[in-house]
Amino acid sequence: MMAKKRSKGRQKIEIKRIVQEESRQVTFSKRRSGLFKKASELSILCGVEVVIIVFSPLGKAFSFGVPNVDSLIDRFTYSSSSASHGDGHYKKGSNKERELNRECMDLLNQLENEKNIGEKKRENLLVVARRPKRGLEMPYGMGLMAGKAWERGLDLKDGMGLT
Amino acid sequence: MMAKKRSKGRQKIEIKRIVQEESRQVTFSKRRSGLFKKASELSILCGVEVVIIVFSPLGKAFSFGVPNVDSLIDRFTYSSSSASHGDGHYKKGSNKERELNRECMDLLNQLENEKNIGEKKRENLLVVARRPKRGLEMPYGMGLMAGKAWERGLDLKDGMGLT
DNA sequence: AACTCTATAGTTAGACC
DNA sequence: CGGTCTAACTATAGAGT
Repeated sequence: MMAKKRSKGRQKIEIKRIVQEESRQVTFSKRRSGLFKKASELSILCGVEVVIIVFSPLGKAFSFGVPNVDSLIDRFTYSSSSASHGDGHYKKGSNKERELNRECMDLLNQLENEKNIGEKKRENLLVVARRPKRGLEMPYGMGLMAGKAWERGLDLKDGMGLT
Repeated sequence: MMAKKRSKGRQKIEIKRIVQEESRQVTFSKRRSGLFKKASELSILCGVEVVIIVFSPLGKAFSFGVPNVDSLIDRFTYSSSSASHGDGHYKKGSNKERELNRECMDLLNQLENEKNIGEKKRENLLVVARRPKRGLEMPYGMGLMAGKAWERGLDLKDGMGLT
Protein backbone atom coordinates (compact mmCIF):
# COMPACT_ATOMS: atom_id res chain seq x y z
CA MET A 1 0.00 0.00 0.00
CA MET A 2 2.27 2.94 0.32
CA ALA A 3 0.16 5.73 -0.84
CA LYS A 4 2.29 7.84 -3.03
CA LYS A 5 3.76 10.79 -1.24
CA ARG A 6 2.01 13.95 -2.09
CA SER A 7 5.04 16.05 -1.55
CA LYS A 8 8.71 15.90 -1.05
CA GLY A 9 8.43 18.73 1.37
CA ARG A 10 10.34 21.90 1.26
CA GLN A 11 13.36 21.74 -0.93
CA LYS A 12 16.46 23.75 -0.50
CA ILE A 13 16.86 26.52 -2.98
CA GLU A 14 19.58 28.91 -3.78
CA ILE A 15 19.02 32.53 -3.05
CA LYS A 16 19.11 33.88 -6.53
CA ARG A 17 16.57 35.18 -8.93
CA ILE A 18 13.93 32.61 -9.74
CA VAL A 19 13.80 32.36 -13.46
CA GLN A 20 10.54 30.51 -13.86
CA GLU A 21 7.99 33.28 -13.95
CA GLU A 22 5.18 31.41 -12.33
CA SER A 23 7.07 30.05 -9.40
CA ARG A 24 8.69 33.40 -8.90
CA GLN A 25 5.26 34.89 -8.57
CA VAL A 26 4.19 32.20 -6.14
CA THR A 27 7.28 32.68 -4.08
CA PHE A 28 6.78 36.40 -4.13
CA SER A 29 3.33 36.02 -2.75
CA LYS A 30 4.28 33.56 -0.06
CA ARG A 31 7.39 35.28 1.11
CA ARG A 32 5.82 38.69 1.07
CA SER A 33 3.20 37.39 3.44
CA GLY A 34 5.83 35.80 5.57
CA LEU A 35 7.85 38.98 5.65
CA PHE A 36 4.89 41.07 6.72
CA LYS A 37 4.02 38.56 9.36
CA LYS A 38 7.52 38.70 10.72
CA ALA A 39 7.37 42.45 10.76
CA SER A 40 4.14 42.31 12.63
CA GLU A 41 5.57 40.01 15.22
CA LEU A 42 8.61 42.17 15.63
CA SER A 43 6.49 45.21 16.24
CA ILE A 44 4.34 43.46 18.78
CA LEU A 45 7.06 41.60 20.61
CA CYS A 46 9.36 44.57 20.86
CA GLY A 47 6.95 47.44 20.76
CA VAL A 48 8.54 49.04 17.78
CA GLU A 49 7.20 50.71 14.71
CA VAL A 50 7.81 49.14 11.36
CA VAL A 51 7.07 49.96 7.79
CA ILE A 52 7.77 47.89 4.72
CA ILE A 53 7.20 48.75 1.12
CA VAL A 54 7.67 46.28 -1.67
CA PHE A 55 7.58 47.27 -5.29
CA SER A 56 6.86 44.37 -7.55
CA PRO A 57 8.36 44.32 -11.00
CA LEU A 58 4.94 45.08 -12.32
CA GLY A 59 4.99 48.31 -10.46
CA LYS A 60 2.61 47.41 -7.73
CA ALA A 61 3.38 48.65 -4.30
CA PHE A 62 2.66 46.43 -1.37
CA SER A 63 3.06 48.02 1.95
CA PHE A 64 2.81 47.19 5.54
CA GLY A 65 3.01 49.49 8.49
CA VAL A 66 2.54 49.55 12.20
CA PRO A 67 0.96 51.71 13.37
CA ASN A 68 0.67 52.84 9.78
CA VAL A 69 2.74 53.47 6.74
CA ASP A 70 2.46 57.15 6.11
CA SER A 71 3.37 58.63 9.42
CA LEU A 72 6.47 56.49 9.54
CA ILE A 73 7.49 57.41 6.06
CA ASP A 74 6.95 61.01 6.87
CA ARG A 75 8.94 60.80 10.01
CA PHE A 76 11.74 59.03 8.31
CA THR A 77 11.83 61.48 5.49
CA TYR A 78 11.86 64.46 7.72
CA SER A 79 14.28 63.18 10.25
CA SER A 80 16.77 61.93 7.77
CA SER A 81 16.78 64.72 5.33
CA SER A 82 17.42 67.52 7.72
CA ALA A 83 15.83 69.15 10.59
CA SER A 84 13.67 71.50 8.73
CA HIS A 85 10.21 70.64 9.70
CA GLY A 86 9.11 74.08 8.83
CA ASP A 87 5.47 73.72 9.61
CA GLY A 88 6.05 71.82 12.73
CA HIS A 89 3.50 69.20 12.09
CA TYR A 90 5.61 66.90 14.10
CA LYS A 91 4.89 68.68 17.22
CA LYS A 92 4.43 65.64 19.28
CA GLY A 93 0.72 65.37 18.93
CA SER A 94 -1.94 65.99 21.50
CA ASN A 95 -2.57 63.96 24.56
CA LYS A 96 -5.73 62.78 23.04
CA GLU A 97 -3.77 61.50 20.13
CA ARG A 98 -1.38 59.70 22.37
CA GLU A 99 -4.22 58.07 24.16
CA LEU A 100 -5.78 56.92 20.99
CA ASN A 101 -2.54 55.56 19.81
CA ARG A 102 -2.01 53.67 22.98
CA GLU A 103 -5.43 52.23 22.57
CA CYS A 104 -4.78 51.18 19.02
CA MET A 105 -1.63 49.43 20.03
CA ASP A 106 -3.46 47.60 22.75
CA LEU A 107 -6.14 46.59 20.35
CA LEU A 108 -3.56 45.26 18.01
CA ASN A 109 -2.18 43.14 20.78
CA GLN A 110 -5.56 41.87 21.75
CA LEU A 111 -6.29 40.97 18.21
CA GLU A 112 -3.10 39.08 18.06
CA ASN A 113 -3.97 37.15 21.13
CA GLU A 114 -7.44 36.38 19.95
CA LYS A 115 -6.07 34.99 16.82
CA ASN A 116 -3.56 32.84 18.47
CA ILE A 117 -6.11 31.51 20.82
CA GLY A 118 -8.69 31.11 18.16
CA GLU A 119 -7.36 27.74 17.27
CA LYS A 120 -4.17 26.70 15.81
CA LYS A 121 -1.90 29.55 15.34
CA ARG A 122 -1.91 29.24 11.64
CA GLU A 123 -2.56 32.78 10.79
CA ASN A 124 -0.83 35.41 9.01
CA LEU A 125 -1.56 38.61 10.52
CA LEU A 126 -2.71 41.93 10.71
CA VAL A 127 -2.03 44.95 9.16
CA VAL A 128 -2.22 47.16 6.57
CA ALA A 129 -1.40 50.03 4.73
CA ARG A 130 -3.41 52.68 3.42
CA ARG A 131 -2.92 55.92 1.76
CA PRO A 132 -5.32 58.54 2.83
CA LYS A 133 -5.12 60.34 -0.38
CA ARG A 134 -8.22 61.36 -2.10
CA GLY A 135 -9.11 58.97 -4.80
CA LEU A 136 -6.11 56.90 -4.19
CA GLU A 137 -6.15 54.02 -1.92
CA MET A 138 -3.99 51.14 -1.43
CA PRO A 139 -5.74 48.68 0.72
CA TYR A 140 -3.63 45.88 1.77
CA GLY A 141 -5.01 42.68 3.01
CA MET A 142 -2.24 40.28 3.60
CA GLY A 143 -1.69 39.52 0.04
CA LEU A 144 -4.06 41.50 -1.98
CA MET A 145 -3.41 44.82 -3.26
CA ALA A 146 -4.98 46.88 -5.84
CA GLY A 147 -2.77 49.43 -7.21
CA LYS A 148 -3.04 51.60 -10.14
CA ALA A 149 -1.90 54.98 -9.23
CA TRP A 150 0.97 53.06 -7.78
CA GLU A 151 2.02 51.85 -11.04
CA ARG A 152 5.16 53.14 -12.35
CA GLY A 153 7.65 51.58 -14.51
CA LEU A 154 10.12 49.86 -12.41
CA ASP A 155 13.49 50.96 -13.32
CA LEU A 156 15.89 49.45 -11.00
CA LYS A 157 19.21 50.83 -10.61
CA ASP A 158 22.06 48.71 -9.78
CA GLY A 159 23.81 49.08 -6.60
CA MET A 160 23.13 47.71 -3.27
CA GLY A 161 20.75 48.76 -0.70
CA LEU A 162 22.44 48.08 2.51
CA THR A 163 23.48 51.58 2.91
CA MET B 1 28.95 10.56 29.97
CA MET B 2 25.67 12.06 29.29
CA ALA B 3 26.80 15.50 28.59
CA LYS B 4 24.23 17.80 30.02
CA LYS B 5 22.05 19.38 27.41
CA ARG B 6 23.18 22.82 26.71
CA SER B 7 19.83 23.99 25.57
CA LYS B 8 16.20 23.09 25.47
CA GLY B 9 16.08 24.46 22.00
CA ARG B 10 13.72 27.07 20.76
CA GLN B 11 10.77 27.54 23.01
CA LYS B 12 7.36 28.59 21.97
CA ILE B 13 6.44 32.11 22.87
CA GLU B 14 3.31 34.13 22.60
CA ILE B 15 3.28 37.02 20.24
CA LYS B 16 2.80 39.81 22.68
CA ARG B 17 5.01 42.48 24.05
CA ILE B 18 8.01 41.08 25.83
CA VAL B 19 8.03 42.60 29.24
CA GLN B 20 11.53 41.76 30.30
CA GLU B 21 13.57 44.62 28.97
CA GLU B 22 16.72 42.72 28.31
CA SER B 23 15.21 39.85 26.43
CA ARG B 24 13.08 42.27 24.50
CA GLN B 25 16.24 43.98 23.38
CA VAL B 26 17.83 40.69 22.44
CA THR B 27 14.79 39.62 20.52
CA PHE B 28 14.65 42.96 18.80
CA SER B 29 18.17 42.56 17.62
CA LYS B 30 17.76 39.00 16.46
CA ARG B 31 14.47 39.41 14.74
CA ARG B 32 15.42 42.65 13.11
CA SER B 33 18.32 40.87 11.52
CA GLY B 34 16.08 38.03 10.51
CA LEU B 35 13.56 40.39 9.01
CA PHE B 36 16.17 42.19 6.96
CA LYS B 37 17.55 38.91 5.79
CA LYS B 38 14.13 37.78 4.70
CA ALA B 39 13.64 41.02 2.86
CA SER B 40 16.94 40.56 1.15
CA GLU B 41 16.04 37.09 0.03
CA LEU B 42 12.69 38.25 -1.23
CA SER B 43 14.28 40.94 -3.30
CA ILE B 44 16.81 38.59 -4.77
CA LEU B 45 14.52 35.67 -5.42
CA CYS B 46 11.77 37.72 -6.94
CA GLY B 47 13.62 40.67 -8.32
CA VAL B 48 11.64 43.21 -6.39
CA GLU B 49 12.52 46.34 -4.53
CA VAL B 50 12.07 46.43 -0.82
CA VAL B 51 12.47 48.98 1.89
CA ILE B 52 12.01 48.50 5.59
CA ILE B 53 12.27 51.04 8.33
CA VAL B 54 12.10 50.16 11.98
CA PHE B 55 11.83 52.77 14.66
CA SER B 56 12.91 51.55 18.02
CA PRO B 57 11.19 52.96 21.08
CA LEU B 58 14.30 54.94 21.68
CA GLY B 59 13.85 56.67 18.42
CA LYS B 60 16.54 54.99 16.48
CA ALA B 61 15.74 54.23 12.92
CA PHE B 62 17.03 51.05 11.40
CA SER B 63 16.50 50.75 7.74
CA PHE B 64 17.05 48.41 4.93
CA GLY B 65 16.51 49.00 1.25
CA VAL B 66 17.12 47.38 -2.09
CA PRO B 67 18.36 48.95 -4.21
CA ASN B 68 18.36 51.69 -1.64
CA VAL B 69 16.12 53.30 0.86
CA ASP B 70 15.75 56.81 -0.41
CA SER B 71 14.69 56.27 -3.96
CA LEU B 72 12.01 53.87 -2.86
CA ILE B 73 10.68 56.15 -0.21
CA ASP B 74 10.64 58.93 -2.71
CA ARG B 75 8.85 56.88 -5.27
CA PHE B 76 6.27 55.76 -2.80
CA THR B 77 5.64 59.23 -1.56
CA TYR B 78 5.69 60.72 -4.96
CA SER B 79 3.48 58.22 -6.66
CA SER B 80 0.95 58.23 -3.91
CA SER B 81 0.47 61.90 -3.86
CA SER B 82 1.09 62.84 -7.40
CA ALA B 83 -2.38 62.15 -8.67
CA SER B 84 -4.17 64.59 -6.50
CA HIS B 85 -1.96 66.82 -4.61
CA GLY B 86 -4.57 69.42 -4.27
CA ASP B 87 -4.67 70.19 -0.62
CA GLY B 88 -1.02 69.89 -0.18
CA HIS B 89 -0.54 66.78 1.82
CA TYR B 90 -3.10 65.47 4.12
CA LYS B 91 -0.65 65.10 6.84
CA LYS B 92 -1.62 68.23 8.51
CA GLY B 93 -2.38 66.63 11.77
CA SER B 94 -5.56 68.44 12.50
CA ASN B 95 -7.81 65.60 11.57
CA LYS B 96 -5.51 62.96 12.82
CA GLU B 97 -7.63 62.56 15.82
CA ARG B 98 -10.62 61.83 13.70
CA GLU B 99 -8.71 59.33 11.72
CA LEU B 100 -7.33 57.69 14.80
CA ASN B 101 -10.71 57.38 16.20
CA ARG B 102 -12.06 55.71 13.15
CA GLU B 103 -9.18 53.40 13.03
CA CYS B 104 -9.67 52.37 16.59
CA MET B 105 -13.24 51.64 15.76
CA ASP B 106 -12.11 49.47 12.93
CA LEU B 107 -9.82 47.63 15.24
CA LEU B 108 -12.57 47.09 17.72
CA ASN B 109 -14.76 45.67 15.05
CA GLN B 110 -12.09 43.38 13.90
CA LEU B 111 -11.45 42.21 17.39
CA GLU B 112 -15.12 41.56 17.74
CA ASN B 113 -15.14 39.50 14.64
CA GLU B 114 -12.16 37.51 15.67
CA LYS B 115 -13.83 36.65 18.88
CA ASN B 116 -17.07 35.62 17.34
CA ILE B 117 -15.54 33.66 14.63
CA GLY B 118 -13.19 32.12 17.04
CA GLU B 119 -11.65 30.02 14.39
CA LYS B 120 -9.64 30.22 11.38
CA LYS B 121 -10.87 32.54 8.87
CA ARG B 122 -8.90 34.62 6.61
CA GLU B 123 -7.64 37.55 8.38
CA ASN B 124 -7.10 40.32 6.12
CA LEU B 125 -7.47 42.78 8.72
CA LEU B 126 -7.27 46.20 7.70
CA VAL B 127 -5.78 48.04 10.48
CA VAL B 128 -4.44 51.38 10.67
CA ALA B 129 -3.40 53.34 13.56
CA ARG B 130 -1.56 56.50 13.84
CA ARG B 131 1.17 57.29 16.12
CA PRO B 132 2.44 60.76 15.77
CA LYS B 133 5.52 61.08 17.74
CA ARG B 134 8.32 63.48 17.87
CA GLY B 135 10.54 63.06 14.93
CA LEU B 136 14.06 62.23 15.78
CA GLU B 137 17.02 62.91 13.75
CA MET B 138 18.71 59.68 13.21
CA PRO B 139 20.88 58.63 10.41
CA TYR B 140 19.36 55.88 8.46
CA GLY B 141 21.13 53.10 6.85
CA MET B 142 21.64 49.74 8.30
CA GLY B 143 22.08 51.31 11.62
CA LEU B 144 23.30 48.79 14.08
CA MET B 145 22.32 45.90 12.03
CA ALA B 146 24.23 42.83 12.91
CA GLY B 147 26.18 42.12 9.86
CA LYS B 148 26.70 38.44 10.26
CA ALA B 149 23.56 37.43 8.56
CA TRP B 150 24.62 39.12 5.43
CA GLU B 151 27.67 37.14 5.02
CA ARG B 152 25.89 34.14 3.74
CA GLY B 153 25.56 34.54 0.06
CA LEU B 154 23.33 37.49 0.40
CA ASP B 155 25.33 39.80 -1.61
CA LEU B 156 23.11 42.59 -2.62
CA LYS B 157 25.71 44.47 -4.45
CA ASP B 158 25.39 42.76 -7.66
CA GLY B 159 23.99 39.76 -9.29
CA MET B 160 20.58 40.80 -8.23
CA GLY B 161 19.30 40.61 -11.67
CA LEU B 162 16.93 43.40 -10.97
CA THR B 163 15.99 44.37 -14.35
C1' DA C 1 25.55 43.56 23.64
C1' DA C 2 27.22 40.42 20.20
C1' DC C 3 28.31 35.57 19.21
C1' DT C 4 27.80 30.43 19.99
C1' DC C 5 25.24 26.44 20.79
C1' DT C 6 21.05 23.43 20.19
C1' DA C 7 16.63 21.71 19.95
C1' DT C 8 12.58 22.95 18.30
C1' DA C 9 9.07 26.31 16.57
C1' DG C 10 7.99 28.18 12.44
C1' DT C 11 8.45 29.00 7.35
C1' DT C 12 7.94 27.47 2.90
C1' DA C 13 9.14 24.64 -1.87
C1' DG C 14 6.69 21.86 -4.66
C1' DA C 15 2.45 19.77 -6.07
C1' DC C 16 -2.41 20.11 -6.31
C1' DC C 17 -7.20 22.63 -5.95
C1' DC D 1 -4.27 34.27 -7.95
C1' DG D 2 -5.11 32.29 -2.79
C1' DG D 3 -5.72 28.04 0.03
C1' DT D 4 -4.18 23.16 1.41
C1' DC D 5 -0.73 19.61 2.57
C1' DT D 6 3.74 17.48 3.53
C1' DA D 7 8.27 17.31 4.57
C1' DA D 8 12.33 19.80 5.02
C1' DC D 9 14.67 23.79 5.61
C1' DT D 10 15.45 27.79 8.45
C1' DA D 11 14.88 31.09 12.22
C1' DT D 12 15.39 31.56 16.96
C1' DA D 13 14.39 31.15 22.41
C1' DG D 14 17.04 30.32 26.06
C1' DA D 15 21.30 29.67 28.13
C1' DG D 16 26.09 30.00 28.19
C1' DT D 17 30.65 32.77 26.57
